[in-house]
Amino acid sequence: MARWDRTHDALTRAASELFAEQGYAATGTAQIAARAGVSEMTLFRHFATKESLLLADPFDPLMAEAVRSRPADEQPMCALVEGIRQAWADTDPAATDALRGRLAIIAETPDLQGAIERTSQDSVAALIEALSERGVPSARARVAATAVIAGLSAALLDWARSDGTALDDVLGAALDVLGGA
Amino acid sequence: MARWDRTHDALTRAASELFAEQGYAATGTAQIAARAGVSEMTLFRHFATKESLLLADPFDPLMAEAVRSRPADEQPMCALVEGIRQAWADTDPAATDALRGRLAIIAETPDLQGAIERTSQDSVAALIEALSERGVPSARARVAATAVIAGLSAALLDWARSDGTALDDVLGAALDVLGGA
DNA sequence: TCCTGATAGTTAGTGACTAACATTAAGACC
DNA sequence: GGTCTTAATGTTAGTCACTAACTATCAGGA
Repeated sequence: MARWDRTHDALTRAASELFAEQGYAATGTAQIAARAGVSEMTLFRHFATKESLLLADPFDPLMAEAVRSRPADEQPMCALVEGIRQAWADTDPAATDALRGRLAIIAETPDLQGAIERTSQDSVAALIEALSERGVPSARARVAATAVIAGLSAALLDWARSDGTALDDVLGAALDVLGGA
Repeated sequence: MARWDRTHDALTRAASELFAEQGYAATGTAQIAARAGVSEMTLFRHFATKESLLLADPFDPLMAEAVRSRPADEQPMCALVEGIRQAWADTDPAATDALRGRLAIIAETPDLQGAIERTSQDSVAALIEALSERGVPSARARVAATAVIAGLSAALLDWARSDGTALDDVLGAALDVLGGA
């Protein structure tokens, strides 16, 4: 592992720890850099914003892939919903714990309202691209992809706030609603 | 008009002018306050953020009202879409010019990505409330309302970027897509 | 006219983020 | 192993949105 990756990881770890210990707002970028054993400047060379220390767009190519493989006669919202549904089914459930932790921080931090949408722009773009290949005009594709991602984000935040609900159930219900049920 | 309202208007006017003249990012809050003939502190007493100088949540009660009056057997997304469609039809087309100007500024300012969603939380809450009264569980209501507002925001931004397209057409198409067409 | 609360000013600060430039350390090549 | 290049980091000094605590002033009713 090269130097860049080592500092990158050190920063990510330091940030997660501090956010969990004292909350997002109460944690300063200087403090994060200090715990990572690095200058604040270096922190901002690795992460454009404090936000991005918490949220990296996973940019799941599986979602766009699944959307592409939906039957050609499905309408945009339906193709998105069903594609995402099946992409998520193929995802391993190990990562959900870490996800939940980060979402909980977002849920309780007013500054981070809309943070998921902001960092999901790559995913949105990928979904738009996938819809475009199905012949959906770009304006419509953008509306559908933006709406679905926003709806899913809301569902994820609800899940992080709730206790004990299964992620699959929450996502399933959200996708049902978005699909018109 | 009381003193508060006079200052408030002066600030709004100063901000619009400066944003239009030099762009959002290039305009400082101190500059806005100066043009309004007021201290910077006063600006922040009237507007919580620089953003809110540009975007006030119109919080249209008509939308929620129209959603409430949809047939009881309609699914959440459908009730929202059709309710909003008819609420918008009742809106006078005079305000669209000003709207377009503000949206254009948002569209060309990276800092303002997600600004509409952020300032539409009152509208989202009103829509959730309206859906709840129809018996929709709050988690589902939140997903649907968030998605629809996000989709509409995307459509509005597209409209502001485009030239000459009619707002009605853009919104109609967006609502069609969101409704599953 | 005076008094009281609403409104505004002042000062000093915090914290995220940037620019410009100097410095060190890592990996390739001889 | 030593040298060389460049990726990576450090340092310093700033900008700008926004806040806190406190003081001053204005408007409008008694």
